Amino acid sequence: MTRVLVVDDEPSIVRALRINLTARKYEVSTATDGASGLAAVARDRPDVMILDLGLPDMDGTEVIRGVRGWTSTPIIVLSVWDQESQKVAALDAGADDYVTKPFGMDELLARLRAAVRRASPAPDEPVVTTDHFTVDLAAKRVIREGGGDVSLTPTEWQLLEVLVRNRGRLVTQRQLLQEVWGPAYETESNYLRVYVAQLRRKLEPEPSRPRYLLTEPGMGYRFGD
Amino acid sequence: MTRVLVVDDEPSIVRALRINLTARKYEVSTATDGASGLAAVARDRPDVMILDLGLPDMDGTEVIRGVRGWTSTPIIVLSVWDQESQKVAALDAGADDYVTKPFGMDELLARLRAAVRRASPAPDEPVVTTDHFTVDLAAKRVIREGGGDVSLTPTEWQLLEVLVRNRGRLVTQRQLLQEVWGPAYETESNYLRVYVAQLRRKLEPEPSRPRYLLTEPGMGYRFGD
DNA sequence: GATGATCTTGATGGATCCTTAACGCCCAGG
DNA sequence: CCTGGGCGTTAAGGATCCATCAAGATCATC
Repeated sequence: MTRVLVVDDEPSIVRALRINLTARKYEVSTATDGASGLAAVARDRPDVMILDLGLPDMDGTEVIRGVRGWTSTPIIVLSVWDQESQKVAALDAGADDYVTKPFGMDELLARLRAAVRRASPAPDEPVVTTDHFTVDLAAKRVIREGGGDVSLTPTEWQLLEVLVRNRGRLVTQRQLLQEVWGPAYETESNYLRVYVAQLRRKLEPEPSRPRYLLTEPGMGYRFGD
Repeated sequence: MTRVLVVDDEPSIVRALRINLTARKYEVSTATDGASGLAAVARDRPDVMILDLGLPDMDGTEVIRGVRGWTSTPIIVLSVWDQESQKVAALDAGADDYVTKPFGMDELLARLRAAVRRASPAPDEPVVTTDHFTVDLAAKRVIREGGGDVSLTPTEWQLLEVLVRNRGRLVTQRQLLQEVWGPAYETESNYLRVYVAQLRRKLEPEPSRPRYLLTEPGMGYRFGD
C-alpha cells in the first residue's frame, strides 16, 4: 500500500486529504509543522510527501532540503501564493511537483499518481564529482580524476557514503557513529578520527589540509565540494 | 554512454543541464540556436535531444520537423509558456515529452530516462567483450580471444552472468548468493570463494592476480573491464 | 548400477581489516 | 605558564575474511 505523508498546519486541509486519500486506499500519516514533518519522514518512510509551504515554524524550502539530504521520496508542494519565485525555489530545492491552493482533489490525485509512478522504477543513486575524484554510490566506486580506482574498506566506504549523501551539510559525530558502527558506539568518537584520517589519506590531495572531508570542531564532519 | 544534445539559448540553463547530466554519466553536447542544433543532431547523433522552444532563429516546431525528417531520436521539449496549444503543436510535430520551465532537475532526469528507455527496444547489450574473452549473454557462451569456447558449469555461468550484467558495479555477497543459490544461502559465502576461484582459473590470464573478477574485501565482487 | 561431472563441505595458511591504545599537536581557559 | 580537551596520526594485536586444495555427496546419463 502506498504511504502518503501530509504536512500542513490547516486542520481542514489535513482532514479533507486524509478522507480522500484513505478512501482511495492510501495509508495516510500527518504532521502540522516542519520539524515534526521531517521527523515523520524519517520514521514512516512515506512513498510520497505532500508539503504545505506556509508552515508556522520553518521555511518550506528548508523542509524540502532537509528531506532531500538523504532520500529521494517524491515531494508535492502546496501553496496558496501563486508566485513564480517560490515555485522555482521549491523545485530547485528538490520538490517534484507543485499545486496551487485552492486545488481540485482530482488534480492532486493525478499528480500524486504521477509522482509515485515516476519515483518507482529507478531511484537513481547520485554520482558526486569533485575536482579530484568521483564517488559513484550505485557502483560503490571511487575513481580518481585521471584514472585509477581508489579502493576503500567496508567501514571507510560506509563513512564516506553517509558524508556524501549529506554533502554540504554538517553531520554530527553521533549520527556518523550511529549509522556506520551502530547505536551502541555513539560515544566512540575515536573511531571517527581514525577513519576520517584514512579517507583523507586516500582521497585528499593534501591530507593534512583537507578540502573535502572537513572537520567542524566540537560538532562533527562535513563533505564539502 | 548515453549522448544528450541540449539546444537552448539561455546560458544558465545550458550550464545547469551540462553539470547535472555530466555528473550522471551522460555525454553532453550543446547548441544555442535552431540551425546549429539541427547541424549538431546530424554530426553528434545524440541518443536524446532536449530542445527549448524559444530559440532566437527558428520556431521550435520547425526544428522538431527538421529532426523528424530523417531520425526518430527522442525529443524532450522545454518551454516557459504553459500554453496548452503550444504543447499540442510540439507534440504533434513529433516531440516525445514536454517540460515547463522552471523545471525540477529530478523530473527532467526522470523524463530523460523514460525517453531513452522507450527509444531502445533492446535494453541490454547482450555481448560483453574484454581483451581476453567475450561473454555472450544471449547464447550463454564464453569465447576466448583467439578461438575456443570456455565450458562453464551451470552454477559458474549463473555467477558470471550476474557479475557481467552488473559490470563495473560492486555486487554484494548477499546479492550474488541470493541470485545464484537462492535466499536460503545468503550466508554461505564459502560457495562464492570456490566458484569465483573456478571462474578465475577458466577466464583470467593470471588467476592468482585477477584482472576481471575482482574481490572487494568485506563487501563482494566486481566484474571490471 | 556404474561412471563422470558437478556441487557441497571442511580445513589450512595467508591476506586484509577492525579495534585499541598511545603520543603529539593545537587552542582555550585557569 | 600550565593544564585539559578535542583532534590527528601511527602502529600493533587480534579478529575476520579470502584463496586454495581436496575429499565426500549428489546428480545425470547411459
